Amino acid sequence: MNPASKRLRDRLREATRAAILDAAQAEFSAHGFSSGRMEEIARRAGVSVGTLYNYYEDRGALLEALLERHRELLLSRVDDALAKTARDGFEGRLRAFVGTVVEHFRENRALVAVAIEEELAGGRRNPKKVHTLRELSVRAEALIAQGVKENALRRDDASMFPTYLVGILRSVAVRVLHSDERIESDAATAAILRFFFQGAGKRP
Amino acid sequence: MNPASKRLRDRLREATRAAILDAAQAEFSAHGFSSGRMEEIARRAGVSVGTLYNYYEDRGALLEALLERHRELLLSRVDDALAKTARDGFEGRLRAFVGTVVEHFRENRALVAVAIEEELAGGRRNPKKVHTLRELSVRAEALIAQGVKENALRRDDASMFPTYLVGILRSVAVRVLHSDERIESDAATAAILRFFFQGAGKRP
Amino acid sequence: MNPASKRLRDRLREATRAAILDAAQAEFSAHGFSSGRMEEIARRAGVSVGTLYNYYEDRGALLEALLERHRELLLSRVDDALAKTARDGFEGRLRAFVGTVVEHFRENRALVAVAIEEELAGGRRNPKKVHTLRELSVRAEALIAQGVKENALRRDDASMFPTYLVGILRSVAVRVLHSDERIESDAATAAILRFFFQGAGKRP
Amino acid sequence: MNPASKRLRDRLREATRAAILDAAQAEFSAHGFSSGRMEEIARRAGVSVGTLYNYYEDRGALLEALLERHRELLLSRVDDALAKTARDGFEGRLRAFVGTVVEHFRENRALVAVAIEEELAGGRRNPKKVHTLRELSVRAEALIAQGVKENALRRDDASMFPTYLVGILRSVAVRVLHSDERIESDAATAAILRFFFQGAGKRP
DNA sequence: CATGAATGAGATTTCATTCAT
DNA sequence: GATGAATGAAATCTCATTCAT
Repeated sequence: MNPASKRLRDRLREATRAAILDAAQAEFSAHGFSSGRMEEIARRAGVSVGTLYNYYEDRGALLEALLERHRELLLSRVDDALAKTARDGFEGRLRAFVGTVVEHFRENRALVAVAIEEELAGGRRNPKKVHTLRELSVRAEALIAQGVKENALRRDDASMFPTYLVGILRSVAVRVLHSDERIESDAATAAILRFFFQGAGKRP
Repeated sequence: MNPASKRLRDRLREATRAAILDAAQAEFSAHGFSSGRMEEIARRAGVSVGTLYNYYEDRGALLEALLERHRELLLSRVDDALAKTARDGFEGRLRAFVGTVVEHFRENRALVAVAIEEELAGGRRNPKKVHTLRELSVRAEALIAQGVKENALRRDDASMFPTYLVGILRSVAVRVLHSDERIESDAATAAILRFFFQGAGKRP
Repeated sequence: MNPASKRLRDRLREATRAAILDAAQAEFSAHGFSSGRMEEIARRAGVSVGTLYNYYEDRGALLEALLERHRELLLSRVDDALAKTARDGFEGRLRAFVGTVVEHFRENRALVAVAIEEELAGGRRNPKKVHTLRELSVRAEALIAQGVKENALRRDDASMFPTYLVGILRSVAVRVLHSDERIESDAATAAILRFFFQGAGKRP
Repeated sequence: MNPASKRLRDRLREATRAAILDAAQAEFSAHGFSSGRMEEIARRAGVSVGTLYNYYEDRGALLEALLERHRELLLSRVDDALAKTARDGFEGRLRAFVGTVVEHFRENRALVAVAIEEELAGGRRNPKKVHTLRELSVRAEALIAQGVKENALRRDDASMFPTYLVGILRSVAVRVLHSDERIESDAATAAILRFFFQGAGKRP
C-alpha cells in the first residue's frame, strides 16, 4: 500500500477509535458502567457492534481505555499546572492544583461518577490497578512534601494531608454531582485553600 | 390464631428477614452490587430463591432494605453519640461524631463500598433518594451550626464545612479500604479534628 | 419438603435430563456437533434454553454427557456379552463381542458419526480424554490376549490385532453410515470373524 | 499484454494459491475444520483476508480445495505405485498399495484427521461428494478383484475385503495419530499384509 | 488485484423472576 | 409459606463475508 493511503487509513482508524470512546463515555455516563450496553455504544458511535470488538478486546477493555483517557486528561492538566508553577511557592502551586482538579470535576461530572464506581468495583477484582484518585494522591503528596519543606505546613499529621485534601476535592465533586448547584470554580478553590491552611476554627 | 403462636410466627419471620439481609450483605460485599446474585444470597441465607421474593419485592428492594439497615445502624450510632453529648460543647460533640463514623467505617469497610457504589448508580436513576452520606451531612450541618453559634468556627465558608468534613471521613475510609493499613480509630479521629480546626498550615 | 414430593421432583428432574439428552442426540446427529444449536435442542426437548443450562454447565458439557451416555450404553452391552460368555472359548467370545458392536453401530449410525467427529476434535484439545474406540480397544486387547493364551491366535503381530479388529468394525460402521445398504448383523459378524481368523487369502 | 508477463502473472497467482492452501492446511490441522479461522489463514499465508476471497469463493470452497489437493496427492501416489507394479502379481501390488497409504498417513497425520472430520460432516450435507476413503476403496476394490481373479483370495466375502482393508489402514493411522508411537512404515506394512492374507488365526 | 476495516446475523450464556407443587 | 425447576429476555461476543480505497 502506498504511504499516503496508509496515513489516511491510520487517521480514519484513530477517528473511529475516538468516536467509540466518546460514545462509550456518553453511554456509561448516562447509565453507569454496569448498565451501559455495547449495542448502544455502537449506535452512538455510528458503527456496528463488531467494530467495537475490532478496537477493544471486550467490554472491560473498552471501559479501561475510557478511564485511562480520562485519567490521562486529568493528570496531564494537573501536571501542566504544576509544571507552569514549578518555581512558585507552595501556596501558589497548591492553588493551581486544586483549581485544576475542581475545574476538571466540574466539566466531567458524569464520567467522574463512572470512574469512582468502576474504581470501587475494580478494587475488588484487581487491587493493583492504577486509580485516578491514587495518582492524584501521588501529586498531592509531592506537593505537600514541598509545603512541609517550606515550613508552610505542620510536620505532624502531614502524612494524612494528601488523603484529607483528595477527600475534600472528591466530596466537593460529588456534592456538585448530585445537586443542581452550579459550582463557581474560583470561589470553590479559594474556600478549599482557606480550609486547608487554616481549618474551620476561629483564629485565637 | 392465638396471640402466642402469632408472636412466635412473627419472630420467625423476623429471623428469616434478618438472615436474608445478612446473606445479601455478605454477597454484595463480596461481589459488589451489580454482580451479587440472588441465588447465591438464597444459598447463603439457607433459604430458596422463592423465599427471597416472599420477603422482598425484587432485587432492588432487597438492596434498598440492606442499605437502609446499614444507614439506620450508622445513623442511630451517630445520633446516640450526639445525644449522649447533647450538653457538651462543640468540640466534644464533634469528636464523638467523627469517632463514631470512623469506627463504623472501619468495621464495615466492604459494605460502605457497596453503599457508595449503589448511591452513585441510584443517583442516576432517582436523584431524590435518601443517601447515607447526605444524611450524615445533615448531622454534620447541625453540628457545625452549633460550632458557628458557639463562635468556635469561622462563619464564612461554613456552608462548605460539612462537605469537607464528610469528604475527609470518606477519604480516610477509602484509604483504609484499599490499603492493608489497619487504622487506629482514636489516633485517626484526633488527627482529623486537628486538621478540621487548625488546617494544615503552621500557626503564625 | 415431604419425601414423596421430593421423590416426585427427582423423577421429573431425571425425565427432563433424559429429554434433553435425547434432544441433543437428535440435534447433533442431524447437524453434527459443531453445527448443532442450543436453541434447537431446547425446542426439541420442549424446554427453554435456560433449562439446558440448569442441567449442563455449557454446550461442551452437554455433548460430553451425551457421548458418555452413548459410550456407557455400548460398553455395558459389550461387557454384558463378554460376561455371559465368560466361560466360553475365544472364538465364541469374539463372536459375541463383534456381534454386539456391529449391532450397536447399526442401531446408532448417526450418533456414532458424532462421536467419531468429536473424538477427533477432542483429541486435539485434550488428548487424555476417554475415547469410546479406545475403551473398545481395551476390551479387544483383553479378548485377544485370551486368544493368544488359548493358542487360537498367532503370537507375532498380536499387539496389532486389536487395532486391526477395531478398524474393521469402524470401517464397516462407516460403510453403513454412508451407504443406504441395510446391514444384516449376523452375516456381517460371521464374515468379519472369517476374515479375522483366516484372512482374505486362499487356504493352500 | 505480452505472453511473457502473462506467464509471470500466472505463476504468481499459482504461488499465492499454493501459499493459501498451505496456510489453510496448517490452520485446519492445528484447530480442526470447524474452528479454523479465515483471518488466521490469511495471516499464515501472508495475505489479507480479502485476497482469500479472490482465490476461493468462500470458506467451504477453500476447504474443498485443500481436501482435493490432499486427495489428489494421495491418489496420485497410490496410482503411481499401482502403475509401476502393473505387471506384477497381486501380492506385490497389494504391498505397494498398502505401503504407499501407510507412508502417506504417517506423513500427513493431522490433515488426515481433518479430512476424516470433514468427510463425516460433508456426508451429512452432501452424501454424493467424493470421499478420499471411498476413492481409496475403489482402488482397493480393483486390486482385490485382481486377487480374486488370480485365485489368491477367497471369493466369498470378497466384496467386504476392501472395506476391511481400508478400515485397517485407517485404524493404524488413527492409532498413530493419538499416540506418540513413531510408526515404522515397512514393518507396519508387512504386518498388515500378513494379517490380510492369513488373518490372526493359527495355521492348522 | 490487494487490502483490512466494517458489518451484522447468529450463537452462547446469564440470571432475575415466576409459579406449580 | 417454602421450594426450586423452568422461563426467556437480554446481553456479550465471534467471525465469515463485503467493499471502498
